[in-house]
Amino acid sequence: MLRRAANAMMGELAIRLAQSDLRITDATILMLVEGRDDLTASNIGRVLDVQRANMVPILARLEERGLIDRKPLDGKSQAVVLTAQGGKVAARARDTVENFEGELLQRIPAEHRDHLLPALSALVE
Amino acid sequence: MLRRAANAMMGELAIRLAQSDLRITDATILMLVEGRDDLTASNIGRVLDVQRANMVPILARLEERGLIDRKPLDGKSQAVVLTAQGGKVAARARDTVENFEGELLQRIPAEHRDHLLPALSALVE
DNA sequence: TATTGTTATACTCTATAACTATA
DNA sequence: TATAGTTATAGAGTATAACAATA
Repeated sequence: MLRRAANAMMGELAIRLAQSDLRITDATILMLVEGRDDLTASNIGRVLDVQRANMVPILARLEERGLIDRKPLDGKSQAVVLTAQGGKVAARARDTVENFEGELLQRIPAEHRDHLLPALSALVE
Repeated sequence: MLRRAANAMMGELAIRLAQSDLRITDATILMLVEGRDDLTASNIGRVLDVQRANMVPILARLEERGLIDRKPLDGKSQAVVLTAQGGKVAARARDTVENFEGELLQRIPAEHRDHLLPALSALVE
């Protein structure tokens, strides 16, 4: 059920985010760097469970579209930061995701609703 | 959280099933045809959300290992059935999965435990 | 006409190893 | 020594189109 629910929900979310030409990982990255200027590619990869080697094409795509930029932190690290356009897209993505989450919670009978997140959190630890 | 929980749990389950040389999809198929002799490859694919074209290599692998066999249903359809050895492996897989599920539920605080499955079920519908 | 089983193929995602340069 | 960024590559998983044969 966990797998099926996650697959079904991610599928639905993917369709909604596709209207902003974003994949789920893209949207997650944009939302993660929103309002920050100190997160490196390796850093983001660790949070999202994506190997840093696999971050390269993902970030390259976002950079090509003018959504993100790089800001040197020192001689070897660089922060991933949103461009002005990236900020707009990130805000729209956040709206999409939060609306979707709200809808999902509404699908759950009231007596179970508040238990889902705590239960899932306990599993992840 | 839904995605992270599902990924983390499927990862753990994959490690345990690997000790029986099974992937999650393999185990799911074996458990699905356990005690039945009327499920075709297309049939299983629809249940598991796997295109029938992609069922071919999966079933071929299980057949090579002597875990499943084919039983003609009519001139064009054939049922996937367990061999004697397949029955043993299926039973072990079921044990592994059920033990794991029990452990997962134990990780959830008692007050949330009984709400997870109903909440997930509501999401899938 | 629709479905089964199959082949072939392409695309995405992921994992690993290796390399350079810097901390 | 460890880490950042990158390249190259291999393996899964998945999606699509097409075909012959049968329902």
